[in-house]
Amino acid sequence: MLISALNGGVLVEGSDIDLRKTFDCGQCFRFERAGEDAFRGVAFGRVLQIRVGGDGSFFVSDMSVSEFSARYTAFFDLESDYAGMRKRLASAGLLPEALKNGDGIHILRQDFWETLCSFIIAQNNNIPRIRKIIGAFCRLLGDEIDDGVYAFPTAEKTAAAGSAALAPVRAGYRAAYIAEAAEKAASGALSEAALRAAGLEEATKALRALNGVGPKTAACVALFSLGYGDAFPVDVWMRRALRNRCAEGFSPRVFGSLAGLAQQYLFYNERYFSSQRRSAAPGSDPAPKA
DNA sequence: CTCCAGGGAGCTA
DNA sequence: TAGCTCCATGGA
Repeated sequence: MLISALNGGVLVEGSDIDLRKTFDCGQCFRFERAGEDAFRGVAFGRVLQIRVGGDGSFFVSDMSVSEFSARYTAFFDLESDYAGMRKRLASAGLLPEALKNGDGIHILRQDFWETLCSFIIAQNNNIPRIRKIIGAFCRLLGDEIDDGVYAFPTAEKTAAAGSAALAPVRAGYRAAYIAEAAEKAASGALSEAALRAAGLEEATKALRALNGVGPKTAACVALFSLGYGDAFPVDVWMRRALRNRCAEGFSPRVFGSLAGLAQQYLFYNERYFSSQRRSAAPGSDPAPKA
């Protein structure tokens, strides 16, 4: 993989990441298509305008190589050996069709507070509406970092606003959960560094101490932001996949530290390639019609 | 109208 | 531990 400066932006060549799948496998909610082979989104307080080229290359506008290397190499998880991980998952017996269909998915390393807040919002909700609520939340309390583009609100500002102020976001009963999580994150009672150091089991326990955070949300935060590759979020799609396509007595433990990646493959396969799926995703959905 | 959505809290037995 | 019901909201 090669990262170089080009026309005021950053050109990444020789990566195995498939951005379309990566942005659309349910792990992040703030990236969208911006025309053919282009995406726009916000991560770590920064607008990312991306054009996808051939041969695993993509171009990020208006960014220096040093900024990209400092933050976004990790965000896109560009340095992990996905080919090797896929081999290990295949040997461990992961459903071949899920492995095949999910080729190119990377697990993003997202901001801790944003991930926690986003997956609190996600509970008992569907993906289009999760995106809508998060968008409204960002417009309400986030800094405008470009014309009509808003950063994810900080925990401090969210805590200061309080749950009643979140009403226009239409998050329903989740508003109180958001406000409480914001207070704990802002006050330092909930420390990202401590959670990273604690190990998955203890981190999960600490996250679940928050009102509105159960096993699934805690697993998502652990996997998508804290770097616990062995976390395995189980949601309705995963139950469906486990019921329909996995052997009796299946346990994600067989995938060890790659359980989270296995989960993403199974999720993506079940949601977009299952003939038993209930409905296709909405029109903006960049996923293939299989 | 009912059912569902990348669930979780609170209660019961 | 397992199995309920309810929780705001909006789309199908």
